[in-house]
Amino acid sequence: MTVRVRMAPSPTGFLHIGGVRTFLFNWLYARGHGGECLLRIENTDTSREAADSVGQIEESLRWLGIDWDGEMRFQLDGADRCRAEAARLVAEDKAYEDDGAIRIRMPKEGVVAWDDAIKGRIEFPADQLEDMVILRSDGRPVYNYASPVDDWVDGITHVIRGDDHVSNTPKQIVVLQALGAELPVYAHAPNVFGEDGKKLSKRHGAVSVGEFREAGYIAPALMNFLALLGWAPDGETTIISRDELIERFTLERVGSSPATFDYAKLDWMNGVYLRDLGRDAYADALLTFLLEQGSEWDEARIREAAPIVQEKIGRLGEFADFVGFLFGDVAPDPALLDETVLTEAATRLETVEPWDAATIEVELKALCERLGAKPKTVFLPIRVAVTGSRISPGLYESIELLGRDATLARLRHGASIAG
RNA sequence: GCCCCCAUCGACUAGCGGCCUAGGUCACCACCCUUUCAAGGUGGCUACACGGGUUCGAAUCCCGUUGGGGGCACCA
Repeated sequence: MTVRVRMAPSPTGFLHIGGVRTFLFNWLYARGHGGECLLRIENTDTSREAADSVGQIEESLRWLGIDWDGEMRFQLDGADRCRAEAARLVAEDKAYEDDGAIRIRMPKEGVVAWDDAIKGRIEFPADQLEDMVILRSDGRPVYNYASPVDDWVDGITHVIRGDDHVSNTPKQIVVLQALGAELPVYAHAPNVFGEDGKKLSKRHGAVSVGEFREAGYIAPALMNFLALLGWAPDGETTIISRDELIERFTLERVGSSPATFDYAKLDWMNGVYLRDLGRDAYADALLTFLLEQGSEWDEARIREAAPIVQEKIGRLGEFADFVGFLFGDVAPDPALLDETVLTEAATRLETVEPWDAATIEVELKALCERLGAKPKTVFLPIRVAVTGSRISPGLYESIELLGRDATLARLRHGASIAG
């Protein structure tokens, strides 16, 4: 039997990172089993539909590198089929009319149970289940009816979804049984929480894929991180490629307890991926990112600056903070400047040849000896005067890139405002 | 209130009865390297929620307690 799964977002807003994590599990499972992965928008409730959220969803998935097979579908497209099946259920007395709506008969005794691929066996006492409305009085199918019908029609073999659907499952199983459909394998992945143990939301930090992208996380790092949230191939692996993920992913190894989203670890991991990029690939990624941000900085200049920040930043969004001094004026804090040092530095750098980091280094170190001062006390004012900050890329490289004229100008201006 | 699920370091997790005086990674602390910040290196800090069983032996199995989460709609 060919594996077929589906990713089923609601078009109620931007793609939530927790939802993406379960989509990733679906996708990894399908790709690892030579199966198909469908994308179905659960738009049964049109009132909650947010403008262009479908476009957002597609865009976010594409960016992450999660693809789907066939055309995107919409739950509403199956409404006619839902109505036809409901009529059949009524005819078979498995459902009945109630105030214009159609309700399905739930079993009155025993249990509704299934073997969850992640959580193991789960049983619900049948007396907990009320006869559920499947068709509203206006004829629109309800989610807990439309979803299993679609799964059946689409030939879904594995329903991999969030924990919050566990209590929907018995209802959907009853629907499927009434329909005479074969049951899919259910797998419920635990939720993703914020640091306080509550469902991950805006107040914890970024939650939509778009926000992570805008902050300068790169897709492979985010995918790696997400996959490890609630799943682990073993006790050691932390950095794992997309291909290896596909190869090693199994539902059995998805944990059953909820996971907390650790932003600090994501930062670290993103840095690992960023540093691992080749020089050109890094510059390309940076450039693409900045362009998306609407940056108008010179492309060649960005490429030049890329290598000196690669070891320094963990998110592409930090680029501007680090090398903004190459693209615009700086406003150094006078209290951190030192007139003597800056004047002397300007004098020495005025005639240095050639203008490169190595030579500048030699010159500045010689300056320290001449002033009989520790490198620390000499380099700080220079760094602040030149870059406007006490934190920057390597000083010599920064000076080289800035160029002689601008460097001298900033050194001298710094000396004049030193306090 | 009723039903379901969950429970190992601050975080993600490894562990599926003896290999555990509980391992890895992030975070944190210290030191080293060092022009700042990072990166890198070395070392350190912390965990089996609690109480009963079962067993020669339990983080691992069973029961209970506590704590957390989810659900009980003509929402998805």
